[in-house]
Amino acid sequence: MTEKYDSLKLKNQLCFPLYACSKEVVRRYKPLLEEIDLTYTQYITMMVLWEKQEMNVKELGADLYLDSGTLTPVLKKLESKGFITRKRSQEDERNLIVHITREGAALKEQAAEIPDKMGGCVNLTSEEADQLYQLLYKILDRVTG
Amino acid sequence: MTEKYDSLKLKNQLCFPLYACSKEVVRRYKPLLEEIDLTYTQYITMMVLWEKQEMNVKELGADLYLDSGTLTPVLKKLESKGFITRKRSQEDERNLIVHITREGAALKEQAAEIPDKMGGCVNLTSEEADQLYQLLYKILDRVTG
DNA sequence: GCACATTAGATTGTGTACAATACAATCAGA
DNA sequence: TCTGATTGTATTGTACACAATCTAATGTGC
Repeated sequence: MTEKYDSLKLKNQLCFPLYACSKEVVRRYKPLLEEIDLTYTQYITMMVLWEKQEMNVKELGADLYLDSGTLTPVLKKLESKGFITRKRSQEDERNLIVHITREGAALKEQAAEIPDKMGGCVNLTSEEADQLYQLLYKILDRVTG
Repeated sequence: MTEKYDSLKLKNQLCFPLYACSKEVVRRYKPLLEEIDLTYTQYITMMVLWEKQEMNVKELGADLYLDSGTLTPVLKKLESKGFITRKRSQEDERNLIVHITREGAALKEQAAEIPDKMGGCVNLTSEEADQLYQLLYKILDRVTG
């Protein structure tokens, strides 16, 4: 009973639940992130900088799958909040070095409880979560490779 | 060797690949959708209307996980392109009835090949795709329930 | 050295997302 | 039947996303 237009039904699409799920999960983060004055995009940016205190915009963009058009205003915002500094590199003035500040680093302490709080709101077993993780990265590797 | 801040690493997050994957997949749609003059949001809106020619904004929003703040400009755009009409209901003037036009319905023909073209760009087996689908809807059911 | 290509960020323009608010239409209870 | 609550959509304000373009700095071949 397969019809010509079956693949155009929302229910038969893989991209739609991916899109909807991403939005809904990000929305769940919002109240938790408000407590530390970060948006979701600012949060993942800080996550990268908590691991590596200093990077340029291009490296950040590669890690986050974001371009300068998105990152520039995000980084300016984080700078205005005092969580990072932005400075041109001495060796190559084209590079803008993003460096985490003491306040930015201190934020990690408060952020540490967020992943746990969020984990509870996704009703997957750890096996399912792992499966999902593997599948998503399999797509990401292909799509961006 | 688990450390206090491990869960804050981007690599250990489930939300991040979800977010990144969604964006990258939507981006892959862009060139295909441009051929029929639709954005991704407009495309999923049309998908709903290809199945059910007439609905109000609230029903559309429930299907698409979008609110009126997002849908209103999208629907006005689709109207200006001639793919839908927007009319207040006679019975209850609060309801805005979105109806697909002949041009909008005709677009389905051209859109029919898009899912196939996209399927090839995600390198999952049909079993994996099905697994992913199930996992995403399991989260969606919980998150929105 | 110098023209030309390349590179890294910033800017611009369009289009979402969504919380909060506004507002008109309808409903519901005393 | 009046009044206050509810409902459905629109508007406003903030924050992304990303393509396209711009600009300044650097690299390169000759």
